[in-house]
Amino acid sequence: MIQELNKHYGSQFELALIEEINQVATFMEVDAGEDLIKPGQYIKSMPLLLDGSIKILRPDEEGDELLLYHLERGDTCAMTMTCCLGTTKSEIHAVTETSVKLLMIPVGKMEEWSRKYRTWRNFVMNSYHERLMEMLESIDNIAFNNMDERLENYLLDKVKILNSKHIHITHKEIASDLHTSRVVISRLLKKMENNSQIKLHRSFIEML
Amino acid sequence: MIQELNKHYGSQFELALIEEINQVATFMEVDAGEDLIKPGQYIKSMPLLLDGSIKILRPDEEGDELLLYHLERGDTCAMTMTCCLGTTKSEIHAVTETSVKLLMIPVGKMEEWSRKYRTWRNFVMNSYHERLMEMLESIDNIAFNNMDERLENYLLDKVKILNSKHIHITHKEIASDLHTSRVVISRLLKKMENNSQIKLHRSFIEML
DNA sequence: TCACTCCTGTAACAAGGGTTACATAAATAC
DNA sequence: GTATTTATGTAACCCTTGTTACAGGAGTGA
Repeated sequence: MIQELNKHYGSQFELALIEEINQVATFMEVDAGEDLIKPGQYIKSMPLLLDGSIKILRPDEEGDELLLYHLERGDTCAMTMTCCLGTTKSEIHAVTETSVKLLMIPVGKMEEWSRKYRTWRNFVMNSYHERLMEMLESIDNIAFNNMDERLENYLLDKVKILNSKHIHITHKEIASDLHTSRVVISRLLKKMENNSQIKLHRSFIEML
Repeated sequence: MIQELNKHYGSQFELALIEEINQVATFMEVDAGEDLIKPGQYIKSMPLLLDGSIKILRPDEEGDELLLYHLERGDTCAMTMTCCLGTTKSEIHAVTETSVKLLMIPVGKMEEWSRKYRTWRNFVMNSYHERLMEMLESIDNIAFNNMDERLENYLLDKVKILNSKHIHITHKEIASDLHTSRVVISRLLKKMENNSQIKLHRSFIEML
């Protein structure tokens, strides 16, 4: 575990902090497609992502969802951070996009480390900043772009996260992430195929 | 100034911190409708809002904007906080909605106080949390609501901020904040008037 | 093999909202 | 007072997106 820690956080955390994390953190490995946090749930510990990707979704009143952004290695969940400090319910839904490795930090350490370690303070601040920036990007996408552009961005994002041009996903799943209907996605994907941007297969899309 | 400080922050900051703020902060009074932060601008100090209201806008590529949320007394600008620490350009546009009173804190103090004062750390954390929540609300509004609901929420927000049912604003200004066209807003406002929700006048709207 | 479910393609239609155009009235400038 | 600018009202039109419906193909299980 300490190797993983050093690999992903060694450059930003001092040794003493790495040691402390190593002592109190719990290591977890989770398969792709699992719920990490459900909306309305109380949160007891803070995740540090070592490997893999997590998608953060915002539910609406009808139970549908909208993809906000992805967490990747070295990230943490900003929502969780304050939910830990206060005792607020989670406003979001976190699902593993790939299989992930993560460390769970007990809530109590958050404040203690903030006092002791400058690097921890910076890490927390940076996480918040990055998440705010990702929310902004998300807003840009929703507010300023049409569905075809949103779909394109979505697919490019997938390529980056999965590190592959072969995306195994159904039209229905895409529609759910983009908070629209399956028919709309099928329509736009077909248009992209006609433009030779992608090639469609059953349950998977090949980016060209 | 120390009275204002105690009034708005006395309950959450310890005396020593209030004293320090009093020593280094610059007091400012700004009229309504003034730019506080322009997109792309570098930020040198962090604002603490004592009185009034500030609106935070997100620009698109064409120079149009979208209203994200409002800051009110006791708030600070989360975007600014990290822009201060790093040397990032501002991603947003801040405009005074009413006349405001605020304190400007030199960047250097941020980290120092984070080390020394538990209440400051909490304040900074809370600010980030509140801003994230406001961004979420904003996303809900854009992604899940139609323009008529967005308009209604917008007007209700105005009533709260201005503390008055008389809103002095043109349809064009509303359209700009909601990132749509004037005609759309006029159309929806007329519908609201027909539903006896509002009464329309030249350059001002009366909420019923 | 047969039945059933899931995924995709497509047509037809409706609704929301963005655009253009023009008219009128109030405010402002001269 | 007259000209000009600004704010609003409204109609007509189009595009994007959402909805409903149905068909055919691919996979799955009995």
